[in-house]
Amino acid sequence: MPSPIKEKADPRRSSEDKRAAILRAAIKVFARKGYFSSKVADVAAAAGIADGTVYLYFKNKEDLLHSIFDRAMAEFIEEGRREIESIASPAARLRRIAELHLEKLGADRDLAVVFQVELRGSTKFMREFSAAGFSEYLGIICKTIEEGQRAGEFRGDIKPIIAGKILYGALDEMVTNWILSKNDYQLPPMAGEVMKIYSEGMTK
Amino acid sequence: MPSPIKEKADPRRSSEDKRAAILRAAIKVFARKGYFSSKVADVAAAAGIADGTVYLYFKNKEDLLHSIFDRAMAEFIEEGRREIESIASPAARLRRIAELHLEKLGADRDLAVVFQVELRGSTKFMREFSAAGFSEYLGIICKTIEEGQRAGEFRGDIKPIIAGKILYGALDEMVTNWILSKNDYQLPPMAGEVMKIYSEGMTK
Amino acid sequence: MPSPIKEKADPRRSSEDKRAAILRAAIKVFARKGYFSSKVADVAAAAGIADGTVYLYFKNKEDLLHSIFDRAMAEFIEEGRREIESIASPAARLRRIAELHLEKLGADRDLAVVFQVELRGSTKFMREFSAAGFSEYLGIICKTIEEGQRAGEFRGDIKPIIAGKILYGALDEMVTNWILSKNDYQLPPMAGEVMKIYSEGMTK
Amino acid sequence: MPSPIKEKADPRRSSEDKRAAILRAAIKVFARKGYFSSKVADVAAAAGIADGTVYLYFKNKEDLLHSIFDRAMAEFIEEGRREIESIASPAARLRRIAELHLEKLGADRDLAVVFQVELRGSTKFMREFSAAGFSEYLGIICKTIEEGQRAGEFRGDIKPIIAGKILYGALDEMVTNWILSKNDYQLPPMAGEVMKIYSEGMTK
DNA sequence: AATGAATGAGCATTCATTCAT
DNA sequence: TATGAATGAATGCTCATTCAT
Repeated sequence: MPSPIKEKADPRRSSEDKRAAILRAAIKVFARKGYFSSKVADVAAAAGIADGTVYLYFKNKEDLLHSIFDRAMAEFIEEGRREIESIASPAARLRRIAELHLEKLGADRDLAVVFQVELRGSTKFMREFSAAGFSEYLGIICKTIEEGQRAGEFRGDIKPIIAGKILYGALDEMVTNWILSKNDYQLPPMAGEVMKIYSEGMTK
Repeated sequence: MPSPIKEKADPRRSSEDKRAAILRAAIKVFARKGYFSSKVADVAAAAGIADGTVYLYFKNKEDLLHSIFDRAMAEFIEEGRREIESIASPAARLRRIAELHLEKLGADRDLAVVFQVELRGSTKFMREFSAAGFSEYLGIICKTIEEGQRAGEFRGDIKPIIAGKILYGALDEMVTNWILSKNDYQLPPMAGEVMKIYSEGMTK
Repeated sequence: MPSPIKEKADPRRSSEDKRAAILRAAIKVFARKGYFSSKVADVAAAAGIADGTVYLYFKNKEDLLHSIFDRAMAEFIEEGRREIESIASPAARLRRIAELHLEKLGADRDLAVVFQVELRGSTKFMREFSAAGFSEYLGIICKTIEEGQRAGEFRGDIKPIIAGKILYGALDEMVTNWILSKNDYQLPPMAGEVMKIYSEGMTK
Repeated sequence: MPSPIKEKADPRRSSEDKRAAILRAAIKVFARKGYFSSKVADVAAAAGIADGTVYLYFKNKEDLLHSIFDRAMAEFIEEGRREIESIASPAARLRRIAELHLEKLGADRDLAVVFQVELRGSTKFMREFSAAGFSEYLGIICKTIEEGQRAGEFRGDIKPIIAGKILYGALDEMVTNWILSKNDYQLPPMAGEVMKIYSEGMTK
């Protein structure tokens, strides 16, 4: 049994902690000032470290943005898979995905801003993100739709890839509207609203 | 018969022409290099004018982006209203809006890139756009949905504003996917795909 | 006959003037603070222009150093050739080259410092300079020695390329010692001292 | 019989070894990347130690360069004096000095690069080096020339200090050319070539 | 003695904008 | 109107050096 006294002695723990702290600071700063307007010095200050220290944990400013996406997406996908595997019905699984999507981003407004706004500021990013975790996420949605079609829960005259994009697009718009909205309402409940139309459109 | 020699004599026409030319150049440049990576000098070069001349027609670089949006949005909305007013059924009107949305952006890839990517690079822009033409566009969609509900064509248990966002989000996602896609397919036909699900979900 | 009233209208003249002024400023600054310690801003300030203006005339800081060398070397070689062609005897020509070498650098201490010190701070520069004007200069010396050998003025048992390097090395050392020396003496007379030994060694 | 186990026990020996190892690493790194482009971390890595350890043996980066010069110069001068004292004729002594100069640097290309290129990158260094070992070295050459003049081996109408610089300059140029040359030839034989001219010029 | 994580000063370069012509 | 030379503010990143362990 490892001695808790040596807590600081585990370099991995400490290093990961600092990395995470910088990332949290970056999310906050990027969300408030925008990626291009944010200075690396702002992020460092928000994280309570020296400017140069950022570069011990991240290759450059762009790497910060990438890492925010990678980390959040990986977490989200892992969490999503875990939640979903225990749900039998594809239709119910899809509904749960929608809920998780809005719960996750609804729980962290800064992260949502980075996802909805900052990550879309360039085709370069967009392309890379499409290629990366995003397409994996869309893949999970599509697979669920296919299963629903095979199970007879969803109509079979619709291409899963298109149905998937439609759901994603609808949810995405909900999030974007939420972060731009002045009056603050709860985001997660919107999942039900979306599914009210979507599942009806998919069933018949 | 108007003398072609005097063509330049109409200052307004000439001025508007040059303004439009600069805007076209800006759309091209922004779409290819991204707004932040584009230099005002690039736009000037693409328009075949001197750098300083840009400032005779636009307040600054940001004004170029704004003007691209304003102009395209105004055109789109005007065109949309004209097309729609002759269509009796709200359901058919909504379908026509979806078609127009994808036709318009599908016809000008550069403009689509600016709309889907460059205009979203900052919360500042996003907020302003929401406040501007975008909410007017969403308003048209919502109004049509409301009319459809009153006419009994659409189910009444759904809030028009949410149904509107869902449609917009789905269409928006179609456009984004299209511009990021390597294989070039036709965008307008996707309107049918979207409506196949959406109208079913709205009807019942 | 061009009107002198439009003096400023000749952009080439004006542009070349400013380029030369920046180069002069760079020589001064580099000589006093050293190339690596000099800031581009220092050069700009010394030239009485804004920092950014330097980049309208030179690619970057390194280009300043290159240009100093290129320009001075081209001037020197051209001047040298002109002076030499009217001298019949190869031995006298060689003597004149030695004199010119020390006259040129002895007339501009800052330029001499840049040549003797700053230009040698990296193998990269050294290699490039060797490949460039420097080898042309050495070529002129060697050719003169060869002609002297053919004319029977110089002994024939010595490789011209080596004899050339020896002369160049001796002169170069005179210049280096001169710029490092605190007590200021005249550099040009050293040419005679060098030739007193060198020509004796070459003759016999 | 000294126990090899206790080898590390002699702190002076061990300490000097490490100092020497760092210096060797610095010579290699500086020669390949140039002094200004080399990082202290590069030197530490080449020496197989931690970055901070360099500062236990040297004051700072500049001290590394200084120490390379001091150490090599001291070695060279000591070795030179020893070799020379047993040679009777000043002319032969001078010849031996020239040979040693090229043998020493010709045996360690990296050291030669540092001496010919990196040590000359700033007037500050140059001045300090002049004041230090370099002038001592030149002093030995001059003294030998004086002795040659008194012995009637060398002509008396030449200032020893100038004759010394000429010889040094010629040898120096040989070394510089050698390190910049792509085709690798032997440097020491060039001593003979130099002396073929020089001694003839000095004798008469 | 040795480590290496953290520091933070320092700087070349870009580019939106201006304005004299 | 149009030009384009000149401006100068603004910033990401490096790396020599320190110091707690």
